[in-house]
Amino acid sequence: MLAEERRFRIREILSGQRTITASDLCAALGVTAATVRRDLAALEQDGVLVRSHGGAVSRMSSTNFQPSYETLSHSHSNEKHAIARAAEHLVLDGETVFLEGSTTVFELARGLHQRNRLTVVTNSPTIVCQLQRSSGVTVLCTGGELQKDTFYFSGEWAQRALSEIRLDKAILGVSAIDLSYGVSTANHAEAQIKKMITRAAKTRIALADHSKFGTQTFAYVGPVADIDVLVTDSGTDPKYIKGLREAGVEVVVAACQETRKGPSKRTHSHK
Amino acid sequence: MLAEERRFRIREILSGQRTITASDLCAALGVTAATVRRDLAALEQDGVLVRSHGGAVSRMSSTNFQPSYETLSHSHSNEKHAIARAAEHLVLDGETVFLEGSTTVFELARGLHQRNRLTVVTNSPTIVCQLQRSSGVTVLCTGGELQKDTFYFSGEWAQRALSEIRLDKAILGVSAIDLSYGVSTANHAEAQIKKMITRAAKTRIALADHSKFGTQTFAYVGPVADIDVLVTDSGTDPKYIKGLREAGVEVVVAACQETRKGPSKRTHSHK
DNA sequence: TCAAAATCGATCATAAACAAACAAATTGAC
DNA sequence: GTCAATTTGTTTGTTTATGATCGATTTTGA
Repeated sequence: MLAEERRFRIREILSGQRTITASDLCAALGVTAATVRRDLAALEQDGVLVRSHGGAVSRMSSTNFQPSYETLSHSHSNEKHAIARAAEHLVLDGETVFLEGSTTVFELARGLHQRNRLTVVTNSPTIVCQLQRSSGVTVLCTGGELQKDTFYFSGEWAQRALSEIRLDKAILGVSAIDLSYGVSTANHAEAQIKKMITRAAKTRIALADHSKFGTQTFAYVGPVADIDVLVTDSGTDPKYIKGLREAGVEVVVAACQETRKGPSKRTHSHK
Repeated sequence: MLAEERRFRIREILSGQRTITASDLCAALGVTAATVRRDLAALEQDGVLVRSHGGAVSRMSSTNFQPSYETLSHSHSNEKHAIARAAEHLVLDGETVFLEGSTTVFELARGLHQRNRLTVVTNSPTIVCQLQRSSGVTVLCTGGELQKDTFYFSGEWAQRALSEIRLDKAILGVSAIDLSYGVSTANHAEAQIKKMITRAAKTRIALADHSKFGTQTFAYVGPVADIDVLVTDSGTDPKYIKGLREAGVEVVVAACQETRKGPSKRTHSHK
């Protein structure tokens, strides 16, 4: 195998997963650790990745472009993983779905990598980057002006794009949900986009971990009855689930199987 | 077998697979390694491929969905760095500029991080992610359908967005430039977008490293006279620079300060 | 904190691939 | 036919890529 080809492979691997260990690369590429180290050094010089003891972290991967304020590493990451995995099954091959930018939906997007004949529309550059290497997924982006606080597109271009499409399913992250007040969000532009997505989709799927329940924020989006399916984690108070079901919402409770036992199971995050 | 036919066979092989080893070519063509090397050198000169120790990597954007060598690799990264740095000075605070997705332009975008009162419009999700943390830069994205080979947006949404704006400057990557044929690109959709950007901008700035000169590809974009400023590296044949200037193009030659002198090229980056 | 294990950087040896110079074969013009 | 130009193969020394080795450094777990 050519050296260039080998480095291509490393890039490919890194575009799928954010980090890679040197020993894994040895096995995957069939070369010794010395060669892997040389490759990683070269790729680091090219700005593709950042080396760290035992492996490397991608710099090009979309994971890197994630919003910093709500890094998914800490806040309810297990719950979000579980929710994303459960919601993933609601997306079927051949469908056209909207993915709205939020950390949970981003988790979900990662799981759609291998799909076939799937069309994804999104207003999140992060999700576009996440799916840009997936050959079986057609990716459309609304465009618009990038909101610096939420990292997704809104504005006239986004709204007009949304006004021109009809979707099988829309998957929305929810930042606040209350049985009586309904769904709300902190940002006015975001609320407007959410409303338009809601109108454009046949089936509306909302993702909300347990911490979002019983809260209200500034900008009103719509009543809970607008939601067709809500996916949440097992930590949600049953009274909310009951209330939602009474309002006609199908509620999916994702089992949070992976209990965090070791305080630091994650290896290469030494910084 | 004629030399021309042999080289055509190499092109054929490379359109099917991304890489080829020199020894495989020896066997396939029934010639010695010296001849194969000569062929590869000629084809590299023509911009068809990039040689690598033991073989070569295709530079053509392949027919299948796989991204081309150019989009993934940082080949000629020194030259591209120099070009990006030089072009950066052409962008002034307060302006509205279009950044078209290409590896060189991506380098440039990285340098705009600290700017103030700058408005950037782009059709590249990578550039959006690159600038999404820059508080002084307003980012707009055309949206559209993501092209899986080039990683940027095209299609109706992108075209309509471009038809509605006027820009101070447009910065475009050039994949092939020839004095008589003009600028061309491998992808039809891309050519269309480039044409629209050209129309929307008051000043058109093209970035092209030396390997792009004297080449032609499938889709025609426009004559060289459409370019206002062209930034290239010092490896470009002076005859091209002269020809461009005669056509009324302002040519900026970026000094590639980091000369690869010692035997330690990219390996042994002992800091 | 210490000690064991893993990983790293540097160096060297080797084999493969390289460039360059030269020789042989081929081609085309006269 | 001869001669020059081109192309291809061969030879030669040089460069490059890779794997092995050896301390040095870092991580990990107690």
